[in-house]
Amino acid sequence: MREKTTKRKPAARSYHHGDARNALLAAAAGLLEKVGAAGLSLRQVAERAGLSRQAPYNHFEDKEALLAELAREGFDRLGASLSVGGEPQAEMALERAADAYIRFARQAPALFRLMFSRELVDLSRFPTTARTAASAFDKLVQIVAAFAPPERVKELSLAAWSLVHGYATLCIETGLEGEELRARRARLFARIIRTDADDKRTAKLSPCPSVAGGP
Amino acid sequence: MREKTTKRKPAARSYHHGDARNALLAAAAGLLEKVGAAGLSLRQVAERAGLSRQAPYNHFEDKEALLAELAREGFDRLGASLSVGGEPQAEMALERAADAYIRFARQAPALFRLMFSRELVDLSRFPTTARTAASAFDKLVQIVAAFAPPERVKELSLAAWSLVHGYATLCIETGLEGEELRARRARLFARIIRTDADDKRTAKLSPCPSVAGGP
DNA sequence: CCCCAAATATTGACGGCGTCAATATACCAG
DNA sequence: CTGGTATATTGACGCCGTCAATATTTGGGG
Repeated sequence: MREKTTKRKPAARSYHHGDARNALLAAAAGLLEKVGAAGLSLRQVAERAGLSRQAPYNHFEDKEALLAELAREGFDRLGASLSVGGEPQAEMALERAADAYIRFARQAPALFRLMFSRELVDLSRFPTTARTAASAFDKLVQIVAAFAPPERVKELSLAAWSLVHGYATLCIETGLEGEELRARRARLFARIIRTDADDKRTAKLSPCPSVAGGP
Repeated sequence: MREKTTKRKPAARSYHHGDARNALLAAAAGLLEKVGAAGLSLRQVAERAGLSRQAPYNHFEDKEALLAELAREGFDRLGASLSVGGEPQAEMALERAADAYIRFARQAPALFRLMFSRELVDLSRFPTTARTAASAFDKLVQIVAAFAPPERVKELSLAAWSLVHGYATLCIETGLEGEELRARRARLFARIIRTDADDKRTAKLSPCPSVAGGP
């Protein structure tokens, strides 16, 4: 049913106003931070986009598919924010990435939750979103690889990700700390990872296997 | 219409069968891991407890209140698991706490999500649950205080919590790693925190203010 | 140019949800 | 026994996701 004997749409744009899909995504993104991912309803999204109740089903298989697309955009933005600027000194790269990660979660907490909520969107159904997520994580791995001994890159990037993700999550979910501590925490976390990477005692330990493939 | 004029079990406390509240909580806890916190409906809970659809409202103000009570029980169990056994050597305490934390999240992922999901239960509405959560976190602070210099206890316990919480969250939300790596990761995380606590370079830094009150 | 198959859009309907209102029942104090 | 109160049930409302049927728009081939 996808393509037949003839050519398809003139590519870029769609039939009517061509905009429906983007209008729905924009409406959903706007509503998301107001009502939360759980409270977001397709009917509100459609109305806000000026379309009928059933319009989302012309462009997305179901509600979860629309949420998955929002999540994909989120991972795209997050990944981009982790690698801004060159890498003048690998020194600061980790700290800046941590800061960007925390900032992202604070600026769009509902989107951040959505991106990491298996109950709301099961990434095994949406490989494109899953790949975008993996690519964002890979940015972090590269940053760690710039200073860590090769055999410790996996566990150290795992620890770095856990540390920053845990802090961001706890901040938005429990109100743990205020935004004003973001820079300080980013510095602390980066230093913790660096300190462990430089530690001589641990160098000879951990033959440690793999991190195994993500989602 | 259930049964008529005969008497009920006098039971412990309440009037009819006295057990309705606990039956509802048990039913909810059982369903939680099957359908997830978002998918859990009060109507299913009531039916599973053998009660009418409206029964939950006799014992809980609304759905969120029932979820908050489930979360409280969860924080109670989590807190208890963090302080099992004496503290023979503060050496192992952090590693064992990390292991217990990860194990908890893996054994009851839906409950774990619920406990840390502001969208599902807003702890500012439920101070009892909030206090139980704070008490669990305090266990971690005490463990860190056993080996860290006093002026670094706050930031190091914050880092330890973030590290372990982030790892546990990523595991259950993204299928990052399998259960078989739990013990190894707990050791890694404990070592990272200890290494930073022992690091001489960082000792003179960080005049660092407070962590500020939790939720 | 016109008309048609396909893509897109809308309305109706169904079952499930949380929760309010009204009602019925069981318990204990007096 | 009686009355008041805590508990339990049923009915109703509006919102939800989604299926089915229908209407409308579109671009391309006669």
